Amino acid sequence: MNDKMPTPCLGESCGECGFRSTVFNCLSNEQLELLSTGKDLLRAKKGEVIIKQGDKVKDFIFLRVGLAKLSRVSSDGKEQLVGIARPKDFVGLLSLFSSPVHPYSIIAIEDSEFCIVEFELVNRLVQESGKFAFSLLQKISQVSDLLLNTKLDIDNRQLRGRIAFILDLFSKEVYESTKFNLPISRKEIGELIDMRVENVVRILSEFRKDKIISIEGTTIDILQPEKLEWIKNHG
Amino acid sequence: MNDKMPTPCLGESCGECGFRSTVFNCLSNEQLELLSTGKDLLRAKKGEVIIKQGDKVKDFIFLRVGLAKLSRVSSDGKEQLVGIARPKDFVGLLSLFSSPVHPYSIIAIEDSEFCIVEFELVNRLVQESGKFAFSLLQKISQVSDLLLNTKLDIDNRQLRGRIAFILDLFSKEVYESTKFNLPISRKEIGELIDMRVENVVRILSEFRKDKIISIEGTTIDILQPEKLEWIKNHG
DNA sequence: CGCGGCTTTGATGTTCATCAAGTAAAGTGG
DNA sequence: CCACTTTACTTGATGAACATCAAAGCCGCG
Repeated sequence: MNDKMPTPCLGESCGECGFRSTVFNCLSNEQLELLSTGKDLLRAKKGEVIIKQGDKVKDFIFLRVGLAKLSRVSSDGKEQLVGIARPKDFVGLLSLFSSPVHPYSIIAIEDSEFCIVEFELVNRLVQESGKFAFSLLQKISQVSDLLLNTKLDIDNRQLRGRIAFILDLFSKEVYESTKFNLPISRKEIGELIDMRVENVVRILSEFRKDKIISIEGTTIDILQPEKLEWIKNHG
Repeated sequence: MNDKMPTPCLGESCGECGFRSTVFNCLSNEQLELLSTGKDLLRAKKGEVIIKQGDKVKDFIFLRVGLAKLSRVSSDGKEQLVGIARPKDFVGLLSLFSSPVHPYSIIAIEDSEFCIVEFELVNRLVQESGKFAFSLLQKISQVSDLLLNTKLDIDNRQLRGRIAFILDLFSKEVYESTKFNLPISRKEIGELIDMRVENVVRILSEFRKDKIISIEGTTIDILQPEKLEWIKNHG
């Protein structure tokens, strides 16, 4: 169950990387060569901090494999999850062009691999290639759009709906399976969808009692997806 | 009090526009000329709908003068304000590169002026000028960052804190004065900071009774900014 | 072993949404 | 211009949803 994808890209040039398609497929061979030499691969174990909130923005960070959380400490000192980053997400993207420091921490919540490219290099490629600039504009918009819309969607649900929402998200968007290991703690779920741990637990138990899901350790199995969907939308 | 700024730009070329500085100052004269002929000026009265949620994205929209709200109808049919756009904001920016349709409606909440440029033209300028692409990346990041962070900030406050937050925002960020006309209804405030009208009213009244603000019609006067600030942060 | 962090359940209290009802303001049609 | 409707605003009362408090079990780790 846990046979993680191997890392085919380590010594590779970016031209050969399977993830090239996302944004970089419009670059010339020459430009790709530049990327290859300028990039850095970072392997992170679950729990490792890649970026700390407040760190200077120096690099372009791309999640190749794994899963990461974006989190911040709010002005009143509470931990708050901004979102979950999936493979092919540009985790540091939001702040890259707008802020000198990272507004969020980036923390691996599964064993992960990040591609790291100097900001200066990316900037140079933007200057050189209009097509690349356009791809980047698209990607940056998509990422921030998704984050904002998810937040808005969560906002107008109450607790049961939020839990259903997040389970549905992990099931469909992240793991593409009705059965998966929850990569984050109950506390973190609470931080992500803005509720207290106790209520996360309570509602998960409730769903278990109602046979909508089963829970074994960190493994969630969604037994009645339709019912969960219903709760997500009307609960 | 209501002598709105006149519209100096109507027949102007974009090169002479006072707002040129924001993103367009890196364009060549030739490119600016292109902008000038391709742009359109739209005057809107308070309440007019500029873009309806679901409209096809065809244009680049820039708020020159006035104030606008971004709103959407959530999946469960409730009205939800995504944010308030101020002059120099690129109100349709988020969706411009990421979605074929506008995810939010754009509605003037004061008499406003919008500059409208065909998307194709903007795209062409991105291809042509790396510097322009870079400016655009910066601006797009700033706008979405601001929207998301504001949402996050509001999320972890309770009602009193939210009202204080929004009053503070209008006072400092929009009108730069402790006295101003609320451009939106109580209902809309509720939609913006996610609470019921009744409670918006109740808490405003409470603030009035506590002499923190005074209310005359739509005019708000913040009498004790420090106290409001305190409530915003700890209330 | 024992400590700290995560989880779970129950009991209690607060915050907020909802319901109800009434006033004021603003538009509509005769 | 006035009755009429509609929309925004306002206050109070009630109950539901949720946070908080308390206590105990679990597990990994030094």
